[in-house]
Amino acid sequence: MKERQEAIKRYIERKGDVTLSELSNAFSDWSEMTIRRDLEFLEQRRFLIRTKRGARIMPTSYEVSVGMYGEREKRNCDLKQEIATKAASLVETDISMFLDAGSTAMMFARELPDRNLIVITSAPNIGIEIVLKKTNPTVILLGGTLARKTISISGLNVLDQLKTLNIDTAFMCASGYTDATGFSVGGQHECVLKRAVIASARRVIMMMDSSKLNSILPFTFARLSDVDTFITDSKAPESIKAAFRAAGIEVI
Amino acid sequence: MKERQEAIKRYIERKGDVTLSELSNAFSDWSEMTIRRDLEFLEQRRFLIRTKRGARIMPTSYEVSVGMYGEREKRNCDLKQEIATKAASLVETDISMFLDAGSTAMMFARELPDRNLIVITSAPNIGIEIVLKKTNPTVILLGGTLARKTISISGLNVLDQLKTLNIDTAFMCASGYTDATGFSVGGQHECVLKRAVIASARRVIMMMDSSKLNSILPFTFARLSDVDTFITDSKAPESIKAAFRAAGIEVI
DNA sequence: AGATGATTTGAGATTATTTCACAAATCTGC
DNA sequence: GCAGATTTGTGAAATAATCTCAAATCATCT
Repeated sequence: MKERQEAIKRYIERKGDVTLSELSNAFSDWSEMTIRRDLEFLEQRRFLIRTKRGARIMPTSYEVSVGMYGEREKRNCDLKQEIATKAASLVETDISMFLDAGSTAMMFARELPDRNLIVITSAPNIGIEIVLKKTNPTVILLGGTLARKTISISGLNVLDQLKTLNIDTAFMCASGYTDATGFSVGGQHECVLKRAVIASARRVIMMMDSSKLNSILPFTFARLSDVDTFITDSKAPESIKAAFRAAGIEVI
Repeated sequence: MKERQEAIKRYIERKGDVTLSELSNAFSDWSEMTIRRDLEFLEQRRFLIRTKRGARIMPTSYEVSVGMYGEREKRNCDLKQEIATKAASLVETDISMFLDAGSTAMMFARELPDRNLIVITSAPNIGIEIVLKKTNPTVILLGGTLARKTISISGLNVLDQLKTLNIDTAFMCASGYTDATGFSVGGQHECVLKRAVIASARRVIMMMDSSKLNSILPFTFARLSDVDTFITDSKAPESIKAAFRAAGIEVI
């Protein structure tokens, strides 16, 4: 990236939102056309978004919540949405629930009914989303080291924190499932946390879109017997749904 | 808000970012002009931002970080920026620092050098900002209940968590200061946390823009003697700076 | 240093988008 | 069912974004 582009980026980061004429005034050594091209360049790299007559800084958490894993995530957005809507209908008032990290969980958070309940989560972006968009739920964030890739908390004492909290229903996400390996994820820390949550929750609800079925990730955190309810989308093959039902799991 | 506007809002919330033609296709009962007006309406209410040929959902944490307390905050943006830049120059590599919640702290987080250091914070939005924009710092988030107004953590065991963490330098924000009352804030929970941090930090750096000098808030969390370094903007009156210096505080 | 090729830049023309003004349609309260 | 207020749609005017291409700049090699 060029020096000018860095400078424009910094300028916009400070101002928050600028017009093109303001920019071309501030950077009068270059033409409007050049600045326009730089904005396009910076937009492609997700540093900002261009608005009608200028640009605005790319707000941080949006990317995390919706586009974090790139286009693949966006493509399955409809599936996740379907799952999120179904899951939201299972939320009871006045309970304490755990909400996992992940983009499905974020969509679920958006669909969460605005009622009295306690949401415990390891994903600060999801906690913020809830606290800003809803007025009634209480959000409890676990503390610890914030992982860059997953925007979720892990650390030596998350397990201790969980011990002091009672979880009624746990809404969990998985990145992979096969009959042989069970539900798996890519990170070891996540795996440990998920296991602890599942062990302490009265009811475990697993949310997973059909694109993740039949894939294996390094760390298994749950078996079929750990799960009470399974929520997936309409594209999931009937065979898997039937197998889950046969294992005594409610499939929605 | 009308039903159509709610529907448009929901549609955009799900899609993330849409074009006007896409919207006018989805809401074909109304003309493009009407939808355009609805977008304008929704933009004013901060639900979305309009882009070149459409609109995009208003990303959650952006509001918190920049416009949270409304226009008043934006007006002092330059002052806070000045403070943030000064504060960033004081950051040492390979130390453990505490970073307070608040909009000045958020701007500081943006200016934070991308080096090896440990940032402990009670503000999840600030933690996310750092983790997404920088590659080197390690972020440790305190756990507990997430407060709606301040987007900061409080709770019974934050003090216990602090006991397990060693803080070298604490970068603190205050909402008010007078000679008689010391540094004060509006919330009781914040106050308790700030006190604990100040008690355990080797060096306390107070950041405060001049607009907050000579105002009093309910809870005092620090006196002059607790502070090692005071960072303010160029509009701060010399008399106060001189008084601070007389008290043995480094004023920047 | 000078030639060569690649990249970057700026001005104007072109195209697309947004705004504006006003008339038609719809809604509201009586 | 009527009068006033609000909302909506249409097309013209204004505004902004994109495209094209030639000039300028930069980098590389001899």
